Amino acid sequence: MFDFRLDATAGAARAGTLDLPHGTVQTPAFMPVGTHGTVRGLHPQEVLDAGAQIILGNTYHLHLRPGEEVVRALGGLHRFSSWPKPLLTDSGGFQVFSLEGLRDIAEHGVTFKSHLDGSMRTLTPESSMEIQWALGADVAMAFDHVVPGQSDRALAAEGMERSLRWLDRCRGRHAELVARGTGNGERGMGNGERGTGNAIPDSPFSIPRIEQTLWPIIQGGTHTDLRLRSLAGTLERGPWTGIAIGGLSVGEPKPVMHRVLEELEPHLPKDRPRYLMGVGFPDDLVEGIARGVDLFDCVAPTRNGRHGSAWTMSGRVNIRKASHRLDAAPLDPDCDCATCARFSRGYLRHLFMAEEMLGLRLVSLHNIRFLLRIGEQARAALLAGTFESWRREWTARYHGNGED
RNA sequence: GGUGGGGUGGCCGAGUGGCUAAUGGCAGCAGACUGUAAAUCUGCCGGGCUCUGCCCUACGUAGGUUCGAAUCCUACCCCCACCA
Repeated sequence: MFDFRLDATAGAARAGTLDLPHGTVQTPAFMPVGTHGTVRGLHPQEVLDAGAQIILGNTYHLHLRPGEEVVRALGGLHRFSSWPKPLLTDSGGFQVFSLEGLRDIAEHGVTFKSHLDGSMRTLTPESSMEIQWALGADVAMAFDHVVPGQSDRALAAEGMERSLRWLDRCRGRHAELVARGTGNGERGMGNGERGTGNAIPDSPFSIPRIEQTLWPIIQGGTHTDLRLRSLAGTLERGPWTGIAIGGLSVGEPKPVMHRVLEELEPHLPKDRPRYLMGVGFPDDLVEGIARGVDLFDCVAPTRNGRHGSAWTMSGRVNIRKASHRLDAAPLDPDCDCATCARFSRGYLRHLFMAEEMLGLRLVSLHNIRFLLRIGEQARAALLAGTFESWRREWTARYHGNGED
């Protein structure tokens, strides 16, 4: 379990296969974000049909609502949300960054003022592990301290060092949870099995056996030495079944992100999946894959989709524009998604103007498929030994059509 | 025919003497969004120019009062409601 093997490489780029309790992930792969246990707007079947192999959930959000005890009582996040494939939960570390102004960071942990009801909530490395354990994802993420991309050396060092200290605590608590196993000591329902559908919330049989691994997160901002120190410190604390790179795409220019990836890549274990957190846009995926990244996640496809912005190989399309009023063409004639298969731009525009929720769903679905397809195409090219030419052609087309 | 209400920028709709090229909303245009406090947010939105300002045109039409009018007065045109 949690094995990773390389299937092909081309320079730094890799195609791999990752075994997780709920299934196999063929990389490179994009992981749609499902913060509240749902990829916003989309039915799990639609996400599956779009080709997703693994999706995310969020510790902070699910802790606030409905509470991890509810998720656990209803069979864990997989069964709760009816997602049969692998799941990864983010630790709440990103909220340390994004909820600036609503949180207070201390060595012990982070105190958040709940954005829901104003109540004070504390997240620590230990509680993040416990929540993620209760949620039951295949992969739990370390609770880290993310700082803005333009942070100076001192702040970046502080976040990086703290993330390492917290990593020790995460690892310690996670190991205890793994050793203890399922809380009730009973045999749970096997992972991936479907429940009877009517298990009562407090039934021991509704509580699944959990098989979960923990991935650490490299920090250090844009500072080369800090990044390398973070990586070295992380590897000392290993072994790990996967390694994440965090704190990128948080305000720094893209070339800087590329540079950091290039500096880290030679030092990353070849036989472990690398996950670039929170990234990204279509070109970020291609650039990341070329620099040795295996896994990505990003809210952009669904958020931008809800905002009416669609990625296409001929540039970005804002579906609300009046110029699409009578447009019978699909969002992207080259796309094989369920939206492009049957809906015109004119209809999609109509849905947005009428504020019909289907519009948000359809464009989100298109964007999700657009990113998943990049992973599939890159993998196919890697296996075929044509990665560099594929990358060149993709980039020329994408950037040649107005995307920068 | 009578009485009352009303005609404001592409549309709806505030504004009843100077601070009004005129609040808002919609539509339109442009932009943002990267481990989701986001089906959200920002800017522009009469025309022209030698563009941190200036000049035109503008609140149904035509006159008038006033230093000054979308705002007050007169006439006319049109719309709505009710009564005949």
